[in-house]
Amino acid sequence: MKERSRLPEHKAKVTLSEVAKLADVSEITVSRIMRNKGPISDSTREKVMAVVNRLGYVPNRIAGSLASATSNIIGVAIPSLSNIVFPEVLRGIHAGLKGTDFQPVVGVTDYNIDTEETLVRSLMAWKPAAMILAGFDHTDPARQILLQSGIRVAELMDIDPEPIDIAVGLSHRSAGYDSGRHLIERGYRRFGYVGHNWSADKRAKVRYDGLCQALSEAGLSVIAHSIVDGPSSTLAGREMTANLLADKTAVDVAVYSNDDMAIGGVFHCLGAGIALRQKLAIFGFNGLELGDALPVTLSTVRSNRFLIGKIAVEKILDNLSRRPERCIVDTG
Amino acid sequence: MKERSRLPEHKAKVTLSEVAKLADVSEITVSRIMRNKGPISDSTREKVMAVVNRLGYVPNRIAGSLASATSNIIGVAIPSLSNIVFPEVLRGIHAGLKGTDFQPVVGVTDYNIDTEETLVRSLMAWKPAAMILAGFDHTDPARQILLQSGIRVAELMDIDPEPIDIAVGLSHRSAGYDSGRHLIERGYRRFGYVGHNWSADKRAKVRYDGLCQALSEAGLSVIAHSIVDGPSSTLAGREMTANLLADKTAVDVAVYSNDDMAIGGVFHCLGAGIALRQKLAIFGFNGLELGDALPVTLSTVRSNRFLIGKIAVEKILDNLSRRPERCIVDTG
DNA sequence: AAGAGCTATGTTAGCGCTGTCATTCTACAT
DNA sequence: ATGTAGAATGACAGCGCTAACATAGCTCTT
Repeated sequence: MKERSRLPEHKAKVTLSEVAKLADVSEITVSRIMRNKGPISDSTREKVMAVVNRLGYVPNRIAGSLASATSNIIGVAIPSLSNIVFPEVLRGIHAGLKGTDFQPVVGVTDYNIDTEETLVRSLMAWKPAAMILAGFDHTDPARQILLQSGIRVAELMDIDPEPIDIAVGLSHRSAGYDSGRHLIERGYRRFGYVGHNWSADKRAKVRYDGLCQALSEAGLSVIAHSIVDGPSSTLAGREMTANLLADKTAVDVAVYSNDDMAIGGVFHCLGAGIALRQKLAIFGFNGLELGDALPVTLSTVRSNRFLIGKIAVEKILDNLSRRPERCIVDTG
Repeated sequence: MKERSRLPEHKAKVTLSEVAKLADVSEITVSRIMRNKGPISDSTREKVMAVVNRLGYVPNRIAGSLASATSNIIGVAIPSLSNIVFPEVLRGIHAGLKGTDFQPVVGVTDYNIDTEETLVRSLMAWKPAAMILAGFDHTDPARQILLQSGIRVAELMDIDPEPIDIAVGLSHRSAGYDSGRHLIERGYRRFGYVGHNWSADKRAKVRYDGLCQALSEAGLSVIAHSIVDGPSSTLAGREMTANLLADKTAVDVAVYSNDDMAIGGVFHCLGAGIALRQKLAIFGFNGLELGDALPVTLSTVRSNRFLIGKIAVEKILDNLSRRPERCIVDTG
């Protein structure tokens, strides 16, 4: 028994040089044909492509990237896939990437900046053409690595702090502030707040702060809170709304930490026969598509996550090498 | 103005050999330390790690993969990110991959098998450790490439046809059939169907076929249809339900192509004051989490997409090299 | 006729790492 | 002493491809 056979010989992998040999041209010619680069006569191209198809040759981009020191990878680090928000951002990213031959490599951080650091390292190891992250909350080493890499780095969702390179999103502080102003103008005075755990979602907190600022400027404040100790969900929104209303403090408007929660609130009112808008106004955040189909239209701030992802990619592709000036896009 | 400076020279990239030189050891030693492989004395390890941290060295996995002919990439080709289904599958995949250092590379096919083929080629070019696809509907070349690659290939969602290697999912035919049986037993007789465009979603059609089979065995049939010419959405579900009920043929149960559509139906009834279950029963497919929070519980088949993704990964990791026997997992 | 300016192809030298096979240096048994 | 196993390290030769620079063979100038 030969111990030596390490390869599953039945399918010897096809390499460039093999194709070249059989087509009786040099390797570089095959390489050029595979990449549509440089001038190639039709006859050679046909001759080579015939061999390529016969052998089922698939170029090895690992070798290619190493040789050319460029990759078509875009690293993406998002906090979660459970929330509807990030799949939509992803969708935007894919939409923006369509037609290019960049490939996103996605990792999930679970809202944990140490996990994010590990992820950033492991993504950077693939020498991506660019990186896309959510938020601004990174470990120092992670920020350092990104800064030094020289590649484009887009930070999404938020535009309040100073970005590493590109920021695409909206100001959560203003979003909160503006919704406060909006509701005050509409005549609401007795504010309730239904929220979820802030430690996992700093942006929700910033929105809340913005809201409070608007209220305090008008001499008002949030008079009742109902905050679930866990992540946001429609179900939690429903329960917390019940909670809020069970309170002795009567409110005439409930502001939610996001639309998931807000929709839960709508469901509660629907179930409990509470007249929306007259008896209680509901105000969400995020613009879930679902809201449009609800029996009653939901007031909300549209965050347009799809656009955030798409614009981020466009900004990146716009100029693949880092520019000195930072770039901030407000999708609000 | 020097046009020549292509490199942002301020950050010469750090390589293994540089670390080796500064730490005064050979490259292979550094390599071994970075990969925790082979015996290394504590003193050398510390010495080297100090340099690694000082320089901010990040190993280049492209070079590593080329040299070792192995990659930690898992190629994932899904039809869409718009539908809530696939993000959840993705979530399952990520969950399964957690703790390993495999990285998923995701591409979207837009339900188009030619796009899928292109995607498969481009993913295979990264010599992934495994591939995960949705469905069984591939072009011949794509199937060929996957078959010959020798890597593990998981096909998700469906288990009716013969897989290339691994199949994880449920039988859509039985799902349709079972829901038919279930509703017949509950005493419903006048079936309406609300659906969306089948050409983009073959599995919805198979479910419908299963339903029809159950009905015809009971001497029944679907007596009214309302099918939107486009993808599924909650809004479409709402409109098509209105449509269905406007028809002269009265139905006592509406079966939906999926839960998105079904929820739209619930909203319509809620809005139009139609008593659910008494006047009209609504039956969906997919088990969206949202359904739980609805004012009225939705009857549905739970497809557990998260599990499908997770199990697929587990099966793959179970044994990284292709086994002769096919593997089919029913998550029904 | 000698060049200039193309197009089409080839030669050479790595990219940054890791597998493989040494080699050196202990420690411990014979 | 002599051997022998193991631990710690190193030398070397690529992995499969591409950038950069030739080199031919043309057609067109002047």
